[in-house]
Amino acid sequence: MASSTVENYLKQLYLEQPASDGEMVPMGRLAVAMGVVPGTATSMVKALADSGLVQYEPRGGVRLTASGSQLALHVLRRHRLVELFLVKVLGLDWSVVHDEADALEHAISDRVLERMDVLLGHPTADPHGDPIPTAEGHVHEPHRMSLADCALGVPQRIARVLDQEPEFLQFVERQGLVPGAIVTVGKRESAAEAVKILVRNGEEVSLGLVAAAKILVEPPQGAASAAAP
Amino acid sequence: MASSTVENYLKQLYLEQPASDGEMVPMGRLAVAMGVVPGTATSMVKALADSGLVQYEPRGGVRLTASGSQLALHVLRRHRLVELFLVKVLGLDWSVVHDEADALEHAISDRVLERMDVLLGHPTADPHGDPIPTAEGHVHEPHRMSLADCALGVPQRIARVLDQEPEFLQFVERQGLVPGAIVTVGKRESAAEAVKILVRNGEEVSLGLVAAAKILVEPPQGAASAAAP
DNA sequence: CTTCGTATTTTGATTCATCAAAATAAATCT
DNA sequence: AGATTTATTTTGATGAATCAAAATACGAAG
Repeated sequence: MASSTVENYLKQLYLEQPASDGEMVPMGRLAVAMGVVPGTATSMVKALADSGLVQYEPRGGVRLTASGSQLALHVLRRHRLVELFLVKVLGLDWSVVHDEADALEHAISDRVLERMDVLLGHPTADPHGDPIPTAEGHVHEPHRMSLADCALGVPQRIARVLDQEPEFLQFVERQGLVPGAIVTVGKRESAAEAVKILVRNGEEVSLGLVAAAKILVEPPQGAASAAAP
Repeated sequence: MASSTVENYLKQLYLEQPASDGEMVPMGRLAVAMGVVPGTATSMVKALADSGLVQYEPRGGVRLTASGSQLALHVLRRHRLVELFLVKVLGLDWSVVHDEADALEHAISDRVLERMDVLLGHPTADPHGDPIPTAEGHVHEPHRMSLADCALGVPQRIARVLDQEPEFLQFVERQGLVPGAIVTVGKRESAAEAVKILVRNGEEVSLGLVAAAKILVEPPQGAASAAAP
């Protein structure tokens, strides 16, 4: 059995790994992501490499192996299914479920997870629009534009929010920019680094480019995605 | 924050402690209950004593302090609420929820627990009939007879099953001896160490005295107790 | 009261995950 | 190239939880 620590390292590596291209994650980035000093990451990664879960090249970085990815995806599946469960069944706010799921994802058995999956109707995305890997470890991450680079004047459906900070999520919710909402980007002021968003209810929201880039959109004709919080 | 290990020691001590009289639990019993060698129990208990969670008398044994009991009861509350949740909401079999809850009880936040409690309607007993402590740490453990010592020929309602072994629980379920069921003890053969039970549906079940002692009953006029599995 | 046996405690090691700080390699900048 | 900065790895230590095995205390039995 992989310890919680091992599961967390693998999950984090998966999230840091730019797409599934063969790029290596530098040690420094992993250490920061895990909140440990660099030396800790090095020794941990060596252990992971001995277990065949990652490939490690000294001073080159680290990359998940096939079995490492597999395990990471199972952890991610647990995490995201739990998030959705907490929102849909227990009625928690979507801004807090990330932290709750971080604790629960290591304690949930396959048996329990399976029941949650059935109860939720085999969902494909969590409350933030992040895709839920299948039990077999497959994920589909569609290529998406964000509010920072999508077409202007065309209605867009919000598909995913790439930030788990409760403060950001609460702000996003207050502005009605939750997954499923239809919005239009009115104008981009590159000088001001700001984007003007027209929300369906007539409101107008201004977003910095950094924030706008965290909100991914899709054409509204596509099937509805995540559960609105 | 108390580690999972600490929580487990406290929970186990609470369960070993004969009622709430001031008796001390001998180290050996604790070690067996925790599945560790005696020396481990000793050093752990010393640490617990330093944190003020138990009172430890070398060669005398160990006893929970007020704050230790409080913490133990919170763990027990999590454990039992989770058990009921798994049965009622996720539809798991009552014979497996004990082990699932052992893992989950350390990962569930007060926030999540509170939602479960509300969703379940502030239940007072888990699927085995074990009482659920309140959030304030109070439990009521009524004084009950068992099938091994209750009156003969009088209908009894099964209130609680004192064994978490899946095998035993599955047997109990097959025989219809689940909490809530009404049964009558027909005869006790002290020589054969056996008890003859008449189940409501006309069936007749024979139980060894040891098994019978694990099934607690109450007078049927009392309010219905646990949720039947 | 001495001896025996069992329960308990001590002692010394081990594993996991971590940090602090020193050592080293690689990259960057004159 | 030579010097300096930055990233990474090593090394040595620490705390939590554990085990194996030796040492010790206690109660019971002769």
